[in-house]
This record gives sequence, structure tokens and C-alpha cells, in this order.
Amino acid sequence: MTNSTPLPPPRRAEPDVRRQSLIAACARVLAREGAAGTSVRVIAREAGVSPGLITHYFAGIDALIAATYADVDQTVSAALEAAVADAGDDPRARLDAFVTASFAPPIADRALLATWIAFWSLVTARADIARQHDDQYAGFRDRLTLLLAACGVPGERLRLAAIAVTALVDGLWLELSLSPGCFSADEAGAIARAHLDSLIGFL
Amino acid sequence: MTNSTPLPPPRRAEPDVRRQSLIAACARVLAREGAAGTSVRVIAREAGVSPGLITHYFAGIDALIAATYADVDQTVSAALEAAVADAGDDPRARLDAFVTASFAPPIADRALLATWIAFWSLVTARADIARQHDDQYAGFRDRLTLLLAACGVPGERLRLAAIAVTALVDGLWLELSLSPGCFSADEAGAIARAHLDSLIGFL
DNA sequence: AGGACTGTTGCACGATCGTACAATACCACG
DNA sequence: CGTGGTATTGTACGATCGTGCAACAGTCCT
Repeated sequence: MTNSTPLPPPRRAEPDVRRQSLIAACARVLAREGAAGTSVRVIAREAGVSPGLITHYFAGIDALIAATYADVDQTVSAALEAAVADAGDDPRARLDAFVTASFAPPIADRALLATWIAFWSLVTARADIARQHDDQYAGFRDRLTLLLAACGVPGERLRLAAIAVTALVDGLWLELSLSPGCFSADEAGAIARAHLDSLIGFL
Repeated sequence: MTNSTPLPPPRRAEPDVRRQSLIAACARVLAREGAAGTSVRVIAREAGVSPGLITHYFAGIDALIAATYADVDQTVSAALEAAVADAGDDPRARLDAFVTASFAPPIADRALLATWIAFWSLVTARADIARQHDDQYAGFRDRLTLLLAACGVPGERLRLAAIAVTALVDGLWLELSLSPGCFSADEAGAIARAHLDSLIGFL
């Protein structure tokens, strides 16, 4: 049980680098084993380190999962922002890019879904994690609100419009990730753009 | 540790009744403790029986969770069907009733959300559970397809329309259950009905 | 070069997990 | 009124869980 691998000599790493590698290992394990099979020992083996190191960098396994979720959220936000930036200056093109990017890598990814689910399963029991969830979703909606306003959606409809688009994109992303054979990413994008058409009322 | 309660004498129950009571206890524990805190012992204490009884009725804890999910799905389907039946004969009223009921008790319920999340967390790792998920969602979409067709949605748009409405309702239901303070059930219904308006193109 | 700092290891500990199994107690039936 | 069948109990077992901690080792500073 001591070690099946030849045990390479332990090497020091920059604290930030090591911390990030633990988060990445946690995300990989969540994607491969699911939330139930994700434990300190499995994550440590995935990262190639000793189990004790996780306690050294994180207050506990829940803190590591929360950090993984925050990291995933940051990855998603960065990818969405990059898509918006690539779309140029036309407001509608920027809005389309924002929602379409949700159905392409790296966002429509099984690893992200597993992380999300593992995190949701903590929301029910822990108040601090519930607040982290609320904050991250509020950030997503706020960004969407700006893009919708730039497309001319009037202020009094802005709030519900942002909620609607968030829900639609989330639902499509969820089912696309859970059962990828049911419909394609292109179809999801077409559905979302059609919904934006009716919201903006460009006719 | 033997027993904190006065231990009422063990009573026999009809197998179906006992089985159903275990499923109900599982759902309550999932709602209260979250997926992580749901174990054989906790469920047995919630149901007022011995832990061994769960093994007697179900092949394992995963089978109990799967049965709980199937039961929840049946509850949801029955509630939706009842709402449709109450709506009368007008196709659009029936469609509205179907989607609006998703945001009212007993569907928009924290216990259901917890069950759903616990089940999703098993989808990643187990193929048989992934198929159960696909089947249940296909059933939901099929029912929606019939209601949409009755409202005059043409055949070539029917498939994507059903996917879109399913995703929107799912996303709204998910966020409504995860953070109830963000928007209300009435607002969710209004969003969904507006989306149906644009799909059916009644203008 | 040598000492201090700390990243890292490896293991021990108690708790809890899911499951198996023999013993028990209830109930229907002869 | 026994008696067999089975729902139910209680517990034991091995595995795995998260965490704490003393010892080790790599790196940097003086």
C-alpha cells in the first residue's frame, strides 16, 4: 500500500503553482469519478502528491471543492469575455457571442458539469456555499444585463430578460452536458439566438 | 448508541407500503442533509427502521436513490398531468398550465431539487443511471411536444421548440429552487409564457 | 558551508461508510 | 394452537473517509 509507483523524489513547487495543480486535479477527478468518488486520497494520487498536502493548502475537502468551483467560474467568465471581445463592436453580435460560447469548449465540458453538480450538492447544507453560488450567478446575470441593455432592451424589461436568458442558457448547457446525444451545440446556439430575437423584438 | 427512542415494538408492514416509506424517508433526508449527508443509517433512522431493512428492500443505496428519483419523476408527471387536465380544452391554456405548474408546489420544492442533484451526481459515473435520466427527460419532452403540436407549432420546428421550452423551464426551476430570493414563481411563469408566445407566433 | 524555514511525506487515528448475516419477532395458515 | 415463512432487527466486518501530526528534505539566506 505504501507506493505502487517508483516514487519520484519529492519536488518543491511554488505555492501558487501547487495550489493550482491541486485544483486542476480535483476538477479531473470530479469529471472522471463523479462527486461520490471524489476523496482526498484520490485527488492527491491524481495530483501526484501525498494526501496530507491537501490539508496543508486547504482547510478541508469542502474548501478545495469550493476553490475548484471558483476557479471554474473564473475560467467560464474569461472564456465568455474573450468571445465577446472577439465579436467586435456590434451589440447584437456581442450578445450572440456571449450565449453561443456557453455551448462550446471549454464551457460545455463534462468536467465543468461534474464540478457544478458537486458544488450544488453542497448548497443545500451549507449557507456560505449558498452565498458563493448566489454571488457567482449574480455576476453572470449582471454581465448579461449590460449586453442586453446595449441591444436596446428597455430598462423595465431588463431584469426579467436577463433572468430568462440565464435560465435558457443554463438549461440548454445542462442537458447538453448531461446527455450530449439529444441535441447538438449548434442547435442549442440556434435556440438561444431565436430567443434573443424575440426578446429584443428586432422585427 | 443502541436506541435513544423508547423503541416501539417492530411492526410488520405491507411490502409496498414499507418500500414507499423508505423512498419517502430518502427524499426527506436528501432535502435536509444534502447528497453528502445521505447514508443508509440516516435514512433508516428517518424511516424509523433498522439499517438492515434497506438492504432487504433495495440492492444498495444507489438503487434506493434511483428508486427515489423515479418516484419523484412520477410525482412530477402526475402533478403536471393534473394541471393540464384542470386547464380545460383550450390548447394554449393546457400548455400554459403545463409550464406554470413547474414553478408551484409540489414541483418547485427543495426536496425535489436535492433528489435531482443527488441523481445527477450519479449520472457521470454510472451508465445505467445515465440511461434512466435520458428516458425520463425524453418522456417530459414527448409530453411537451404533443402540447406544442396542439397549439399549431409546425412539425419541422417541433423538436427544437420542445427542447427550448424544456431547457427554459428547467433552468428557471433550477435557479428558483437554488436561490428562491432572486425571482418569484409568478415571474418565472410570466417568462415562460412570453417565450411560448414567441414560439407559437400568435401575433 | 551551515542553519532556518517550510513544502512535503507517510502514517495513525477515530468516525462513518455500505453490506452481509444470523437471530428475532410477527403474522397467516393448517 | 402450533408452525412455517418472512419482515425486521442488531451487529460485525472490512473499506474508506477526513484530518492531525511528527519526521523528512529541498531551498534560500547569511
